[in-house]
Amino acid sequence: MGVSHRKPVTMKDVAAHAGVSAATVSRALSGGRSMNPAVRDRVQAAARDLGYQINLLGRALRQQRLNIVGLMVPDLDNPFFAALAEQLARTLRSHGFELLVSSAAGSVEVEAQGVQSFLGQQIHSLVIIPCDEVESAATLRLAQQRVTVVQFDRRVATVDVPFVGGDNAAGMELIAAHVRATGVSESEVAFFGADPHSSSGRERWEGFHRAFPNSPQFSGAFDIDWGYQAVTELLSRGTKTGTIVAAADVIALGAISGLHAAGMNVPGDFRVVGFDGVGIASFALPKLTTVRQPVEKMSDAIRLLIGAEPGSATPAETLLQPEFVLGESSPE
Amino acid sequence: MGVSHRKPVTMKDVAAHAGVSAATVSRALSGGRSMNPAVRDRVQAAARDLGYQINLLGRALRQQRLNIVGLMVPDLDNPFFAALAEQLARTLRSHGFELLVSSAAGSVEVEAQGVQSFLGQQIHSLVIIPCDEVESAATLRLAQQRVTVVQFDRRVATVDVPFVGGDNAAGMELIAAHVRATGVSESEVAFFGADPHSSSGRERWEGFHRAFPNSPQFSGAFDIDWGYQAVTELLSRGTKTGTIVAAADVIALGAISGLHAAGMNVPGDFRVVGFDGVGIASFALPKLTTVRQPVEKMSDAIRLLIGAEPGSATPAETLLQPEFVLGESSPE
DNA sequence: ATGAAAGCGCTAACAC
DNA sequence: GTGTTAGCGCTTTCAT
Repeated sequence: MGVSHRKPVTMKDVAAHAGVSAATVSRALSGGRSMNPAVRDRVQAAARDLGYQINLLGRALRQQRLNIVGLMVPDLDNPFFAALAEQLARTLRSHGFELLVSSAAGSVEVEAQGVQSFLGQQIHSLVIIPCDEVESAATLRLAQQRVTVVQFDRRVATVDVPFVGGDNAAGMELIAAHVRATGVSESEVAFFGADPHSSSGRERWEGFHRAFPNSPQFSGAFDIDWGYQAVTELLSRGTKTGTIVAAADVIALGAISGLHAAGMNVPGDFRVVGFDGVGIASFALPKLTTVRQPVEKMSDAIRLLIGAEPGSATPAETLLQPEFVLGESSPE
Repeated sequence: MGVSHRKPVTMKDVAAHAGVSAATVSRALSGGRSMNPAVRDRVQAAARDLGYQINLLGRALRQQRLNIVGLMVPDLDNPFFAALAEQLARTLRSHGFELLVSSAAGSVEVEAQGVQSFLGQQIHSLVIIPCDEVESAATLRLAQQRVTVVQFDRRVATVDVPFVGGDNAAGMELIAAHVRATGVSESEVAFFGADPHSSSGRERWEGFHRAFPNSPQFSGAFDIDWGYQAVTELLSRGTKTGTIVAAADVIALGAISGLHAAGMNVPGDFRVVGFDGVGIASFALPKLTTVRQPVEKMSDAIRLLIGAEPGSATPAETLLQPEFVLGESSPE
């Protein structure tokens, strides 16, 4: 093991090998300018012979931009964010962009550092799912001075950066309508909320609260452990039956797991409703009743913002409608 | 909307503002060289005043490398890969590296393109979960000519690139021992295999085959849909009961979902065993019996390889032992 | 301890 | 249609 690395082949090497100038190599390999086909072929052959690979740094330094879009996510362990990343990567790739993903590990400091690094690399634009609707503001402002920025799924309201995401209020209304249709009373519903410092966490909380102002509400994080733990809190109040509305599918999954561990049956004893409907979480058993975020439409909307001319008019907000999905965790 | 972007502040600007040369700015901001503290403070103040952010491309072009590690994964939707990415990002961050993730979307072509792009960006090193144990070879060879490369979780055997991953054979032995201990006969066990063109898919298949050479085996992909579909195939053979060993947790999850849809009970009618034990899939209900891959140890091993001097002796293979986890999908 | 100057690899303006 | 030249932002000799 321990192979030493070959000195990179540069354009100058290819130029010498093909008997032309570096500029001609550049044109032959990437330029769209007209040129002698014979020369072009000779250059391409030389590049192949020598195993030439372009140094994108050189190009980017000269052109003042790299054809790469950066995506900053709070946490890749959350399957909703992972699904967003995968979908966005595919959408952007089909439009000539490459996506690189960085995780903030749930920390605004790491988020800030990652964005700084993206900016330092002269990325074309930045898509960010902000960690915190207050503390991420500085990072967003900084980024916006340098590149096109799009907030995705979560937003910082105090900053003038376009947003693409699902309509959390509408999603909660769909859920509330379903819960009401099942005939449960307000006192029998509980909300397992997520991070209230994120806009999605807060908006879903508010949406629930608007529909069921007197129901118990618990606040935690966007992860499975919190759902499990929240069940413990709920059961310790002596609750033996009811409906649980979770702020995310992962929380719902944890809740179902916790209920199961406590000997409860879903949907027999408790009905559980999730939020997101994307990625592996919604496939758990019993299959989740949830609202599905339109991930493809979200990615398309982002692509439009990214592709737009800087300075051109773009919507400040693209709110997409979720779709109700009836599963088995909350049958009618 | 549509803010136009400020012209970036360069070192020259900072130098002029502080009344020093660009070289001094460089030393004051990043250099470890000794210098007049008063001058250093003045430069740092100037940088702050002007909102200077370093252009990493300029630095990298000069230094011939960027302090970034690239991770190429086959697919971020697979929660095992997402968990690996998240863990590796954390491990590397605590050792001064930054991790950027790119998804191959399951395609060797996209994989090749993504690796090319990483190399073009002069990344410090590349960690790759190869898509295909044959067709990814060229990409690996190419990458190894330029940077330190580590194969992760999956490997291409025909290439001399160090590998870090779980011991799939040992994992399958743990599973086989468990299945045997539950007293099921060979004819009652079925294997839901994954992509046979990946080393992990093949090795788990072989491990199962060694233990149960006469059991039925189905081959598909590393995703939930395949697990669901495989159940259909199994049931169409008239099977009414038995044990299903899946090559991955996501497949097991799909299988459980399919069994459920077909009116079957787990573990009553069918017992299901998974593989990976990491990320959200293993939390599904009924809680999966699986073998857990030691993701943290894997990340540490990778960090050691990446941090090693190029040319120094490093292990060609780091095989880590999975741990049996008894869940509820296959009780004794 | 600091400055001047060269140069990393590439492309775009300009000249021929 | 192709070569020459300049320069993107940074670091690193080499002088001073």
